[in-house]
Amino acid sequence: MGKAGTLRDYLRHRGLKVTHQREEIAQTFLDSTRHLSAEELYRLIQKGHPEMGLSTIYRTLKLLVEAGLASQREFGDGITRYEPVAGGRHHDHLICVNCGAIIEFQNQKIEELQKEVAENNNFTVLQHKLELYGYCEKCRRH
Amino acid sequence: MGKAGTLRDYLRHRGLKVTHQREEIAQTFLDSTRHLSAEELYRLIQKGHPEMGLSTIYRTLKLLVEAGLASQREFGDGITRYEPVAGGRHHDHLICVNCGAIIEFQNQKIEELQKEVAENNNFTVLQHKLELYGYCEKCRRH
DNA sequence: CCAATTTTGATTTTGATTTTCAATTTCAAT
DNA sequence: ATTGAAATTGAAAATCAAAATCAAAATTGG
Ligand SMILES: [Mn+2]
Ligand SMILES: [Mn+2]
Ligand SMILES: [Zn+2]
Ligand SMILES: [Zn+2]
Repeated sequence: MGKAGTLRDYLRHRGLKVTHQREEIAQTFLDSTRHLSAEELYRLIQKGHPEMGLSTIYRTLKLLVEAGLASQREFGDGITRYEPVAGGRHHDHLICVNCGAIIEFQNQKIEELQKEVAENNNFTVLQHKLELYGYCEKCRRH
Repeated sequence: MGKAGTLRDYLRHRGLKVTHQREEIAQTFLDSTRHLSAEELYRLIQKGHPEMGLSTIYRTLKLLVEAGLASQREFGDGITRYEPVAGGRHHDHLICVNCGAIIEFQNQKIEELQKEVAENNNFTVLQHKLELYGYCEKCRRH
C-alpha cells in the first residue's frame, strides 16, 4: 500500500515488469468513472484492445490496490468494485437499493468517533467500511 | 422483516409450512454463538440430525432474515455469516484481520451522525454497515 | 542478442450459494 | 383418520465471480 504515485513506480520498486497491458489498464482505470467492476473495466478496455484478457484485468486491479492507487469496494451485490484513490480524500457511501446509485460522503466527526471506539477496545484500525443502504432522492418517492 | 417473534409465527402469517427442519434450524441457530456461517450451522445441526440437507440450512437462514430474527453479515472473507437478532440491540463490529476475532460495539453518536448524513442527501436509510478492520488487542503486539 | 524471469490469455478450477426436481411432508377440508 | 393440493425436502447439478494453471510470449539487465 504505497502513497500516491504511478503503477509504473510501484512495479519498478517491486522488481515487477512494466507491460503494455498494465499501462493500458492503469490508464483506463484511473481516468474512468468511479466504482467499476473488473468486468466493466474489461469491456471498456476491449473497445481499444480486443486481445486483452480478463485475467489480466483481475491481476492488474490487485496490483493497483497493493500500490495504493485503487480501493476495493463491496456493496453487497456480490460484485467487487474498484475506484481510483488518486488524490481524492477518504469517503464513505450511500447506496440506493433500488437504482444502484452510489453517493459519496465524508464526515470527519464520524471518523473521529471511530478512532475513539477503536481505542476503547485496544484495537488498531487498518481500514473501515461505512455504508448506508436505502432509497436515493429519486427512488424514495416510490 | 417482521418485529421480534418466532419463525413459526412468521411462517403461519405468510402461509408457509412449519416443518421439523425449520424448527430445528431456528432453535439451534437462535441458541447459538453469534456470527455463524451456513456451513458452521450445518455442522452443528448434523450432530443431532445427520439427514439434514445443507440447502435447507440456506433456505431457512433466508427465512430467518426475512422474519427479522437474523441479520446477515459479510466481513470480507467471502463467507456470509448470520447472527440472531433476538432482543439484542443494534451494534457494529471490529474485525481482526489476523485472528478473525469479532468485537461488537455500539455508539449512539455515530448512529445519529449517520442519520444526519442521510438527511443532508435526501436519502432514506433502510440499513447500514459499519465495520472497522485491523488488529485486536491480542494481535496488535505482533 | 541472450537468457533468466515474469507475464499473458485461454482454459480450467474453485467454492459459496442457488436452482432443479422427484419424492416426501404439511395441513385444511372432508 | 383420509384425501389431495400445495409446499418442502435432500441430493445433485447449475451458477458465477474470482483464482489457478500452464505453455507461449514479453520484459529486462547484462
Ligand atoms: Mn467512492
Ligand atoms: Mn454481531
Ligand atoms: Zn435510487
Ligand atoms: Zn486478533
